[in-house]
Amino acid sequence: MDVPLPHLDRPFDYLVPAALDADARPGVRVKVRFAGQLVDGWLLERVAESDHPKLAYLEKVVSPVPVLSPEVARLARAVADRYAGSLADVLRLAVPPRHARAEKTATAAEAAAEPATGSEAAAEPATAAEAAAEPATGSAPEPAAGPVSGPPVAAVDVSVGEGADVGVAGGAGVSVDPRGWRDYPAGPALLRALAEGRPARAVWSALPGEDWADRYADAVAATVAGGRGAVVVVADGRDLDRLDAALTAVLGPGRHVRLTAADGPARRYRAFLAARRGEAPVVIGTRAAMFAPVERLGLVAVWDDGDDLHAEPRAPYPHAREVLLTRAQLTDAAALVGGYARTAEAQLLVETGWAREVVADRATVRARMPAMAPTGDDPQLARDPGAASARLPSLAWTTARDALRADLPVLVQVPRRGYLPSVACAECRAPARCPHCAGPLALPSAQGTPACRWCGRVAAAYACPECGGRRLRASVTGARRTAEELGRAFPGVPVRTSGREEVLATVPGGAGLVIATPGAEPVAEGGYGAVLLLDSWALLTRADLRAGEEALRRWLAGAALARAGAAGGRVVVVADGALAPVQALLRWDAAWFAARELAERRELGFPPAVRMASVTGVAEAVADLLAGARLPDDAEVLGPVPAEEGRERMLVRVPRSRAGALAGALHAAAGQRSARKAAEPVRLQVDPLSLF
DNA sequence: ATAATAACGAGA
DNA sequence: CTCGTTATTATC
Repeated sequence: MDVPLPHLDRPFDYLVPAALDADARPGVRVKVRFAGQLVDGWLLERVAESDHPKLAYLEKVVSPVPVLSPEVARLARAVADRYAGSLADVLRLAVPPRHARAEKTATAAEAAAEPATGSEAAAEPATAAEAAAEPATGSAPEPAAGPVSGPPVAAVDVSVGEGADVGVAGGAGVSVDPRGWRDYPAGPALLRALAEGRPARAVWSALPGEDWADRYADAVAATVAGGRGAVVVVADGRDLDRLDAALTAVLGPGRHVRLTAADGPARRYRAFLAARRGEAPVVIGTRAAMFAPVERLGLVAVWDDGDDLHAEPRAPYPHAREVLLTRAQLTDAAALVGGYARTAEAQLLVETGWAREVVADRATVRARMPAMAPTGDDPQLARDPGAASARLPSLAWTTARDALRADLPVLVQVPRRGYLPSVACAECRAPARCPHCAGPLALPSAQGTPACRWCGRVAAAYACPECGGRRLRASVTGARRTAEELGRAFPGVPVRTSGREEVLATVPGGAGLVIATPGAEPVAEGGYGAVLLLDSWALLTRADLRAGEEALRRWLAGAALARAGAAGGRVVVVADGALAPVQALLRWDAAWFAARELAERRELGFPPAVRMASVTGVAEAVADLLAGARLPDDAEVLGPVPAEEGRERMLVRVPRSRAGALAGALHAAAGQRSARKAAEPVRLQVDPLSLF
């Protein structure tokens, strides 16, 4: 039933009139009379009889195309259960809005080829179950009950030696070339498992300079060679284009479809239908593709799972990584979670034994790494005229200068505009400059103390050098402005910017400055000679559980584009080298940092070591819901924590083993409220991305 | 929203 | 105890 009310989150039975018998197949959209009005619904199952005494008739089959596959229906139920949401909400995310014209053009070909089966069906009392789906036992990828325990399901061996050959199990003589996966000791075995159709689960830490899209294409190709399909989810359109190109190169055209809302409703629906019909074995896309129908699913993969674009902003707020892992578990598909960085969640998969890590050995990492250096306090600054005019710490400036002299491109990673407001004098509007290095001052938050964006020093007692004013106001400095300033410091060098408005995919190999915001860094032909990471302080001082993880993720993504140290690649991070995320960057050791991060979250009782849910709404509504919820015994209710104006937010924390019970209790409590028509809305979020 | 159903209270 | 009215609850 396509109504989001939690108390109606269950199947309803309807009679199928004879005229609709042929079309009324599981997976079609239907219209039914419900509580007097016509509502949309999904036909989930045809059954012979119903417990319900008086059934109404199905009103209409909206379209005979069974857009909802049984596998996706099951997945959607599991996702709804995991996130304390309704099936209808998940299905809205899983099946794109119907586009009649797209459907028509796609069906025309089929209709010509295969005449419709003239069904002679009678008015049997066959019933259409309207949202059948067993109350799925346990939401899937709970890797284990406790923090660390054995694998619940045999985690398939991706880390045993490479040895031998293929053609043992299901792969029937399929041989795959591991190509770049040879750089990782467990890589070839992973590809072999994929080709043989075994449900290997891997957490992959990509080497610096790695062409991740090529590696994903290899993994997908191995899966396809083994006769199975794959779903790959990436964070944004740029990553999607890159993967698209890599897949076309490896698989040839027509073997995969891309599914992304950015392509517009018609194209999106056409792509969806193509996938549903099994016209291509592979679907790639941004997060909505996590639900894409694929036949004989053999692999689910997500790249850069730390990117917050993987979190769906609509109820019930599922995360692509979690949905895909649930899916892998439900369908016995392999799973690949990869990135230059590693999230605490991925680390948990490794530590519980649910997945195996696929990492290169230290010698290989060292050989591929650019030369890394932190620069914080910089006594050289004042004495170096070049640096002073560039308003950069001198190490950053000399590193950039040297790379440009060697005719190599330089990447400068700066904060997103608006992400961090710069400040100016409230009296005379002169931009506030760091008294020490003349970098721009910025405010981490409305009440925070301004600090320098380049050297990180806090400017507590700022006085405007122009007018002596002591009050500051926020202004905005974007990448473009930064580009102008840096361009002046290196006259004659071409400057390009890549950010929100315009994202560059690639830049040529010669000398040039590239100013990019995190996530928009173009790939340079041959790699960058230097990468400067300037927004360290802004990233690290954010009051967020994931601040360190996020900073490292962005740095690694930028640094991964540099040439290897032996080929002249250098990275300068303007941050204190003693900080853990900086350490992890300098050593290129995302696994170390993730383990540390996870250990810390265990200690503090934060996700993913525990399961958290948040309840947001006006105070009475939140209290009402929590009062009505039969929470697990060991649940802790925390808060309130700040929320939007007039709202309050409470957190509920349970051990991971109680995750299912928590979601169930909250969903049931929301059901009670909606049943008695409580007016004030309450938002439930399981695993909310930010906790404070 | 609307219909069934349960709960309730007044009068037989 | 029954009927009529009103709150409650389910909605195939």
